[in-house]
Amino acid sequence: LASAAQVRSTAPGMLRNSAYADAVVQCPSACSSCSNCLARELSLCAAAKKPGVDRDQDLPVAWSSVQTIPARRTISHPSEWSEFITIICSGWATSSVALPDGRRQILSFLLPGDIASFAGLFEPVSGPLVEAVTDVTCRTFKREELRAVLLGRRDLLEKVAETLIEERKQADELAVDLGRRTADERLSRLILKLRERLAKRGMVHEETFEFPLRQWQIADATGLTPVHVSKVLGEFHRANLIEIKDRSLTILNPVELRRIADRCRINGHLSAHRTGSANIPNLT
Amino acid sequence: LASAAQVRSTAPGMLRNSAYADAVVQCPSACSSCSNCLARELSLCAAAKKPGVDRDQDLPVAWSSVQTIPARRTISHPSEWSEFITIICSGWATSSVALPDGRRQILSFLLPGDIASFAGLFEPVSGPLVEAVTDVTCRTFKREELRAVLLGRRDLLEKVAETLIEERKQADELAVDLGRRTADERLSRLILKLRERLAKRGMVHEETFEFPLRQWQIADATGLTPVHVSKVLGEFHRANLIEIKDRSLTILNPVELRRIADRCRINGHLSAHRTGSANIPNLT
DNA sequence: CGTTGGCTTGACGAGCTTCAACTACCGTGG
DNA sequence: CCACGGTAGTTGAAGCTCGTCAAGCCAACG
Repeated sequence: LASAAQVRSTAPGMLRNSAYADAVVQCPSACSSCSNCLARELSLCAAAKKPGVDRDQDLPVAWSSVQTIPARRTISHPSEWSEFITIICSGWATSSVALPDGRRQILSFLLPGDIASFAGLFEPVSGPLVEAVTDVTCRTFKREELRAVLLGRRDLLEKVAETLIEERKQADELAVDLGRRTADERLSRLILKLRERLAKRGMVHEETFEFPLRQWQIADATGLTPVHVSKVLGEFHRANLIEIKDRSLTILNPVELRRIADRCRINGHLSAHRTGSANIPNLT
Repeated sequence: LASAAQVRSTAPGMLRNSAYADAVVQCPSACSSCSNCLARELSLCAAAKKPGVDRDQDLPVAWSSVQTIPARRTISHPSEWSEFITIICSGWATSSVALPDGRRQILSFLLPGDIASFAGLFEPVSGPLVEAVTDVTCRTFKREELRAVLLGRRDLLEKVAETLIEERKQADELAVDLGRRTADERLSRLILKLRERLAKRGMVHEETFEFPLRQWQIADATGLTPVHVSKVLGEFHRANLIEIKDRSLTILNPVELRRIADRCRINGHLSAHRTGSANIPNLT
């Protein structure tokens, strides 16, 4: 019953409780980061025309609506095969996979301008679970229409391919982090990566930015437990590397944090068991 | 010096030691799995026309050559920004990322018909490191030409997008494996996944298939150490789940192996710390 | 004012790594 | 022919990282 209610509550037209904006292609004024938004890149966002580009006709995307999702609610569920593609306008969300026994892995944090589950555009894959971290406003496009538009225009299509490849690169980096890096490295890298992404959106001021994540969400993103996240973050704090207060994070010592993130164990025992084999063959 | 030699030795036209086939678009007879090959899907492979499709003109891909790479040699290196896209025709290869201190993560095993670093098609990213596991024969296409052809034909383009998305899904699954699964699960899943992929190529007979991987390669793919891989694989063997002999693997007990791969710790403590928060909000 | 969610801390233990020793299996070269 | 070195794999002992469990604190909230 619970899951059925979940699915239903996010289907457009079925919303009981959300602030449903007018169904016109128009950027909500709250959307401060349209400059980075994929919708803008793709010229889908009528309110945010690209300055350099002088196409007078807007793209023929008929159906698009803005809606608001409260914090911690499901935005899209893998079991529902939605006919909509969602773009985050404001707020944070997570894209995750849940195993039947409760373990879960967050694949990425979605920030304003990010698209939720681009994969859904082409294949009827059962996508990841998307959940709101904070209150989220987002725009939905009809999948078939968006797909038709994107496939029809070559410049947009290249943009799509680039986005797809960028996402893949991020996924690969995540795999390296989870497979081969320690807890300290994972956490410092997570913080620095979020800083970079937020900086691109102009959301970092003097090394301080909003940080609405709960520690169990950080744990799910880094493959650790909430307890261990607390301990490592506590160490970071005691070492005056970072400060977390009132849901915002300040990087006090960027240099040292970076050093931890990129640490190479100089006397690296890890490499010992294969250094020989990796280099020699190509010399013959 | 060593790495410079590496890079050079794989650049087409610079090969000193490989069996360089004629530079005609023609599938080498050794390529037993063209039926699964992306080149065939994309109608690039002149020797393997799709049965249902009756296009008489072949695609205008001018430059394509077949070459042979000995086992354990580098096929493409991230530091070289190659102007070629490679497709594996026969043999196994790895796609991996190496950290400066020697740690390394294998992102995927490339089997016959797989493309090496599709990402290179669009963005000048520094791709992953591709290395031959066994002797490998592969075909290379000129990047710019391939790109032009693919972007120009809508049906091919959709195929490309689908491939990109499938790859991404694999990357996500890898992240879940590395972040949230135990050694037993990772190893059993790796074996089963390889079985599936090989089965699609008709390379599995009575649950037996070629398995040329060294244990340190398995370790790099699963985020473990070679020592631990040996121990777990030893357990699998002692439990009569699998048998590895002469570089080929037999799954003796597929049911039990599958059970390990999908194990859900029934009394799942892992889920305790968040079951409450995950479900309740959407009921309000 | 109790409850709930979030965070911290400490004790303990499991899972995996590290190190080392030993076997086996090549292909090479004396 | 055997010695030799390099690669693979196995096994056991010790140790570290991180997970598990439990207790307690605090703030928000009904």
